[in-house]
Amino acid sequence: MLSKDRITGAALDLIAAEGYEGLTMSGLARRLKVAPSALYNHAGSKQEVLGWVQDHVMTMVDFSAFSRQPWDEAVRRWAWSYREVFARHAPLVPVIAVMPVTDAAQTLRMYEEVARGFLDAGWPEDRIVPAIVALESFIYGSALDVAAPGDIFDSGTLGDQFPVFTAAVRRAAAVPGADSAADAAFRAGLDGMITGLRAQLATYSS
Amino acid sequence: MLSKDRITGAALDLIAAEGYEGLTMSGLARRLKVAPSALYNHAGSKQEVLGWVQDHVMTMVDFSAFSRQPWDEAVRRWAWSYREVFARHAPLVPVIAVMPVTDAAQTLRMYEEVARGFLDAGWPEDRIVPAIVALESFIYGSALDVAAPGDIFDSGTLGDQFPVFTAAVRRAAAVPGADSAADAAFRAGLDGMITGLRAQLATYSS
DNA sequence: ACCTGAACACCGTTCAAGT
DNA sequence: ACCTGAACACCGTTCAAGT
Repeated sequence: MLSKDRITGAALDLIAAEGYEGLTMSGLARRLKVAPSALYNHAGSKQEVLGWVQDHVMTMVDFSAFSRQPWDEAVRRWAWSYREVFARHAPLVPVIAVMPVTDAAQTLRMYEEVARGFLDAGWPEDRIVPAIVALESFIYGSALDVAAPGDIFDSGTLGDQFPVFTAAVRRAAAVPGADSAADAAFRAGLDGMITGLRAQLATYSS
Repeated sequence: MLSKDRITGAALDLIAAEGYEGLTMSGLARRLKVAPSALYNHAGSKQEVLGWVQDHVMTMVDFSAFSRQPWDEAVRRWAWSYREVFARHAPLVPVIAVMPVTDAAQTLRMYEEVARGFLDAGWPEDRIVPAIVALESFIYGSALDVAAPGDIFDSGTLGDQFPVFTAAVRRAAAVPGADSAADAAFRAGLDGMITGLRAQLATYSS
């Protein structure tokens, strides 16, 4: 017998084995040894299956620091873990943005813990969700960026016309012992955003 | 005769008329009054056509403030414009992240001007690209967020199990005269990031 | 209630044949 | 060099028929 859990499990196996290009309704059915049409007795659409996958992938994000560490350090650890997980599941990013959280129990578990961390750190209740959404937007954008080829900023033959940018690209690549380009950008942006949010928090508590 | 420019123009018309779901190779061919296969004499793939569209869409982003305004104010205006444009072209976001900038002349024009703005503000050459990429990651993630339904954080029947988050969602929605949820998050995150980047800049110039 | 098998209405892309 | 027309190898989804 088919079920939400079996379908989700097979989808995750399939993604691990063949990537998201391999995740088709036929491929899923083959792995479950049923006809493709059988899936539609349990899922309304492929989009719904993707929702189940997304909720499971959320369980891989480590948000445990919120119960043990100061707010800013917890945000930092959570954000790095979050980005790493969704860099490996980049095709889910456009899906998440539109997918309502209703009945996505694992996703809600994470939000609950993160919101509690913000509240305990002194954030005003009405500023918590905007701050979380802002961090997530940065994390999702950065997860997509991880998939970018290393030479994405290569100006090619047009380089001469854009000297300042071309030089900046060269210099960024030449920093000795540096992170990858994506890691350097994520570090810079996350440090920036945490600093900025800390400044906002300070204005609220005064 | 078909050409890159005619195909790009027809693609933009088609997107304006029917959205990105309507942008198919057949639909494009119909609009150009040619057979679908004719397109492949000028574009190697649909992905390449999307690259042309993306480079054109970049011209709609207003980066003019970098030549007239202080760095932080210019970043703010650029980021709002950038997000607004790509909120209307959200399906391009996952495409951009992977698309090399080589031969995307309009995109390079923007980067050149933005990089110059950073350089003039005193940014060290090797920190400019990470800062721009971090801002773009936030902007792209936020552009996807604009498409989210307003009740995306509705916990449904599970609300009781997640009291802190549920309360925070309610409070965020209830702020009188507030921005939309997406705007509030973008404002919070952008203010935060600019504050944070300004702090980084201060450490460099000392 | 759940599954099969066949079908439908699409996709993007290829390629021989024409001009 | 550029275009047509037919075909290919897929998609996700529907639905009558079986159990």
